[in-house]
Amino acid sequence: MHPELQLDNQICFRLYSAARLVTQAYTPMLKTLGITYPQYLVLMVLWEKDCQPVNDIAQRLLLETNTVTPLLQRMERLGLLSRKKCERDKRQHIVCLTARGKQLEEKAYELIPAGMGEQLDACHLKLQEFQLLAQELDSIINTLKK
Amino acid sequence: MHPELQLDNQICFRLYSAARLVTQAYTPMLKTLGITYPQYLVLMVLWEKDCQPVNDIAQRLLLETNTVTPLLQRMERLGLLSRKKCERDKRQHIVCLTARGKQLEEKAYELIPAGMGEQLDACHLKLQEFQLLAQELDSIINTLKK
DNA sequence: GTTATTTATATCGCGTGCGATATAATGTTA
DNA sequence: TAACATTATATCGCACGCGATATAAATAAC
Repeated sequence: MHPELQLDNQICFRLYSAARLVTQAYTPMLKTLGITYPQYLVLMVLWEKDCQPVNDIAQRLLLETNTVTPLLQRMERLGLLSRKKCERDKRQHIVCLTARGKQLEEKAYELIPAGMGEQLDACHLKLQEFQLLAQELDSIINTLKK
Repeated sequence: MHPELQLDNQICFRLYSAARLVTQAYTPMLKTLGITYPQYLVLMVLWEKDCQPVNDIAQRLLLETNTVTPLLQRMERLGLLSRKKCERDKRQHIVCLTARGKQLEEKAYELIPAGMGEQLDACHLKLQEFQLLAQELDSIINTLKK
């Protein structure tokens, strides 16, 4: 019985569980918008800067293109965005929001910050603790992303 | 442009990314053992206490049984565990480690703590910061698990 | 200028996660 | 005890993630 191999001592299991649970907390609100959490991430990237190549979106989300491509294809089918060949470099596909994709920003703004604020308030973490958490996660992320 | 909807302000995106990256950091070592990360979690649960019903394993991992059942089926096919009907309550399936499943504990002990220690050292977080991180994640997990 | 290499994206296969539903065994209740 | 509700597990469908590989376009090397 090695304490290093106990579930309760695993930072990774905590990250894995917390990520799933927080994503689940988003789900009811995202369902109202008709999207999933990874799709919401893509929208956030495009709300920040519209019309980006697949690769830039993937890098921003720290995902591989073989994850992002099918994600974008599903979102295109949902009418949230369009993908067009770039004239300058015909290898690139430029991804732009449709009117419907843009409109979701306001709906998300009405629903999500309030809804998630409530849930995270219930965690009884102070603002300072959330900032610390963010910093610690950033250390891990910046170290482990190649 | 709502700051609440920016990727860089999302604690959830940090959790999502950190969890994926840390899991990826485990992958080379787990590949040596011939298992995946969720399979490793199941093994840790059973190394701690062998022969548990499906439901107990699922609850320990905060997963639904419809995730755990196929996971256990794959692990049974790999020869890591066996599932037997409980005589007392024939609805329950008791999951026990095979010799092979038990042997993996020593191999994991040789490979994983050292390997992960190295990777997490590179994050330049102090022991105290890791403990704080664990506490903050526990607050979130305990609040959001129903 | 043709060949080789790199880059951008896509396709395939498989293992999760999870909502929805099904099935069988146990418990409860009228 | 027959009808109903609950519990334990399984099945199904779909959306990720990601390793491996394929394809086409651009770039570099010769």
